[in-house]
Amino acid sequence: MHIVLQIVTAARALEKEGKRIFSPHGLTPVQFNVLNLLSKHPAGMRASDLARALIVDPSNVTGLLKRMKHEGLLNEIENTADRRQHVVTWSAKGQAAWKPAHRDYERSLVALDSVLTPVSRKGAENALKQLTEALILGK
Amino acid sequence: MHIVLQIVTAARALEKEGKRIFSPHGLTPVQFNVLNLLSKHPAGMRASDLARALIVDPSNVTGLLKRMKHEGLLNEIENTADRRQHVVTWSAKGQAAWKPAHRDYERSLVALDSVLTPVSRKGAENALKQLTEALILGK
DNA sequence: TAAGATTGAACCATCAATCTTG
DNA sequence: CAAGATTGATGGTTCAATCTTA
Repeated sequence: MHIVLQIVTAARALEKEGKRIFSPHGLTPVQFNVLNLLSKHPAGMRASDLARALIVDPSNVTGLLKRMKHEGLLNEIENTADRRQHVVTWSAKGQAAWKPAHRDYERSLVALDSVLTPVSRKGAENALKQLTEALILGK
Repeated sequence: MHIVLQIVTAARALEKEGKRIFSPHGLTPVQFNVLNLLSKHPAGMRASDLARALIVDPSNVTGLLKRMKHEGLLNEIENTADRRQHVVTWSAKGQAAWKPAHRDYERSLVALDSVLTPVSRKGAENALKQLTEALILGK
């Protein structure tokens, strides 16, 4: 199997693993990523900040935040300085969901790491870096 | 960056590259995969065959094939033996779309291969295999 | 009953067009 | 006009429930 297909296959398996880990905590993988980002930005983030960090289209963020606010995972901050900007922070419920999810996530990363030999991991890091840079530069 | 995130990032970049390559041919990446499979199965494939090969839920295939038939990319085969089974083949239009798409796809694989050193590729192959097997066995 | 496929609801993602605010 | 965000259309994905045929 070509390495490109191997990467896509592995990513799909990782995506499923993410769903498996996060769903007991009432989160999707993307929603966990949002909370994870907000855990590092207590003052809040704008929708455009999140779109850039998640590498997704800004139009995507609108619905994502709407659902998460509806679930009570996020709080919206009043922004009197520039009323175009929509700033969100995580709520108490969002923090409560994130904590055990993050614990399981870290645990899973360690477990996955343990199946790799140091040599293969180093090679993979180099190869993935080379490929990703080639794809971005080719754009 | 953790290798798991590197894989997901690389896969997303590859997905975008796939869209870029296939959209001029009027195809999405998944639609190309369907035609690619049908190119190896001239007698046709059942919806459940495709779901298994694409590693996708059967319910997904219904809409996918419906859109492709509507586009004229596929033909439906009458199956008198077992009327539950829905067998499709590629149409002339499907073949015409696949040929240049496949040429561009192969060209892209060669280009991506060329940015990898043999050592890093070998390491990546091993690492991805180790990870994917661990994820599947863990299920 | 079981196999094969479909439907409906929910989520994620993109793009083009639009709206609001600066 | 430009920046930030939203809306609507389209497509991919999953899951649970259902339908049809064997």
